[in-house]
Amino acid sequence: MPLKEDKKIVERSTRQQSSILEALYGVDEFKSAQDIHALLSKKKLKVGLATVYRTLQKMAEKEDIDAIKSVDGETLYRHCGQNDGHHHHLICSKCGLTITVEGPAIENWTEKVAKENGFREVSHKVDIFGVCKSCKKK
Amino acid sequence: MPLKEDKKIVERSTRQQSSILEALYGVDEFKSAQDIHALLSKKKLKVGLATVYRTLQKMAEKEDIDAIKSVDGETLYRHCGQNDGHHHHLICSKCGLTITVEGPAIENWTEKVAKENGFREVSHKVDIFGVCKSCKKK
DNA sequence: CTTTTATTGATAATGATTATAATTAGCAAT
DNA sequence: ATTGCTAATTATAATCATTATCAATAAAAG
Repeated sequence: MPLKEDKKIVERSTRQQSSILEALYGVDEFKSAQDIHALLSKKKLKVGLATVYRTLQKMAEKEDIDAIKSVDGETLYRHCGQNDGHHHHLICSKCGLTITVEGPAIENWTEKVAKENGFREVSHKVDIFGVCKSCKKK
Repeated sequence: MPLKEDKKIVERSTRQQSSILEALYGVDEFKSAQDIHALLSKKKLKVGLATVYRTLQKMAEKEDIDAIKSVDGETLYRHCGQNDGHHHHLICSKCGLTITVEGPAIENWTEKVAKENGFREVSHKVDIFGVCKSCKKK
């Protein structure tokens, strides 16, 4: 009896999903669903806007990609090179440059604070916004 | 010639602003602009929705109140008992219970990570979501 | 009281996201 | 290759929070 398969993002694979995946993996920045949709349109790849939203959402749920909320409320997605574990981002608010960082210190701290206060099932997301070196020069 | 005054949130004080302030200070949870507006309406205090948005925004800018974004994209506000400095929140995603915590460890870590990567003008916001003790029992 | 102009508020506009409902298309079985 | 089941897609309308508009109102100063 084979081990139970990982739950798949989707039950059926489609060209649309491939296109979206590919588009997202082609850039190293956080992009919104609208961005990806525009990007695909430019390439003459017709994919419905709703499909882009749905696909990105599902992938984020599955943690195959990272999701953050921009200051103006948009949800942005990005493929994470290292899909091996929990990590955080250092994001340049000028140019969007993103550096992935790990922080055992944070993990321990949040864990401790949560426990001290009787919280369970805690989740946290630490994304640091700032201005990167090259943007500062300008 | 007198010293330049601190920039005030507002140039003129109005009953609307007082009402909004009071309403927010009357609860110990994060509330949206819409929530506050509804709350005021219930008390027969007529304040325009736009005014609630504007006022809360300005107060948040001034850091007289805290602002976070809920998972579903709403901006939520809360008065912070301690207005003396930077702090974070432990928020129950079931009941909204909020505990204010400080984290020197976090401050140091973000500072260090940012510096290592040449980032300046960094800002971070660490809000931990989880389920509080009493909600867990249910 | 009168003037000046910050502030308000009703409402339209915006913009991201979600729901709807009809159509299309995986894919397993025939 | 064809069929059937139903996931997936798509165009479009609907939502919902938030912002812009701009005339009306009311602080604060003179």
